[in-house]
Amino acid sequence: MKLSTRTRYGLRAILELATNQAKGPLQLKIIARNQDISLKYLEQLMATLKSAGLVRSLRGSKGGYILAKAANQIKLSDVFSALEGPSAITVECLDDNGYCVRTADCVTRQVWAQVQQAVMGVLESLTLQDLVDRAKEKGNLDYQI
Amino acid sequence: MKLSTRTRYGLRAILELATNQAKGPLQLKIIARNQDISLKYLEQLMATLKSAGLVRSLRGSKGGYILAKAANQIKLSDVFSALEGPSAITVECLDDNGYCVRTADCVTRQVWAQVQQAVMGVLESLTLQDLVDRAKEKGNLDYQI
DNA sequence: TAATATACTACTAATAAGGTAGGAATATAG
DNA sequence: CTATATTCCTACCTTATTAGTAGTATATTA
Repeated sequence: MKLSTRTRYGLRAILELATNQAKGPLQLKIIARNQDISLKYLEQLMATLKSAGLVRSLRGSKGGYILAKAANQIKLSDVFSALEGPSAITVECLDDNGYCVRTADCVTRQVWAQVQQAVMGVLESLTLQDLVDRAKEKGNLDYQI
Repeated sequence: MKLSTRTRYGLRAILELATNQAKGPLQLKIIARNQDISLKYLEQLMATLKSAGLVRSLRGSKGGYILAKAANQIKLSDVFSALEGPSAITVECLDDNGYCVRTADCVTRQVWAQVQQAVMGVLESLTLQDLVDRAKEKGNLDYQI
């Protein structure tokens, strides 16, 4: 169960937006440099976050990205789902009841459902604002190097 | 975060051993048929479980596999770790402190650590015996079709 | 019009997942 | 002692996914 770079990079990127919200649109160029992510790759990740309605973009000179909602309205589960897919843990039989004849009684399926719930529980309990606050506590105001 | 077939098949296979513990060694041929898993692939999964000390094997005619310990002594986290790797969620910076300069203050890393804990919490709280019991409750005595 | 951003789409390289295949070693039955 | 059944070992292979790269189009500002 490897966490993809998509999700890891994407979370770091949107967290930068949350951190620098006051400063107006933030350019991907900046994020890419701060976070050591390829600009071109980052563009794709942000496109995903945009179509999930989590960020908005402004084109052209002085453009960039901003959060589409307040940081305390964006749950980590939203970010995660957008980037990683709808269910935290991909097990075919969880998403498709017809996938397997044993579905109804299958105890292993139940286990994966429990695990899934546990993961989503954590991610639903945290917002971007929580992370910004945590970072501030650490004196890590900009979250940048 | 896709759960590999290794882990899914592996858990189903060792659960069959737990369910049929009383009947002596169970042959992979049987498990493969019941669980619809390729015999050759299953051989590999069982080899992994064997080297993790979770099952024992008996060669030759009338041979097969048995659990290496009582079903209530085998936690799902043991099975999972053996098959999926040591940490529930693979994020390089969790396993390698030197991986990233931001490690100490990184709030996203903290999130992944929390998620990891949540997953392991579930898997550590369950044993094979628990699953056997659950299956019995459902009247699904053999866990087979 | 020049410069600066995002938007869109296609391609590519590397890695991992999910097996297959063949034969060697070992145990049991007769 | 031989036939059969089973695990053991190792190598290979195919497909899908990940993680990017690249190029060009479009929009905005100054």
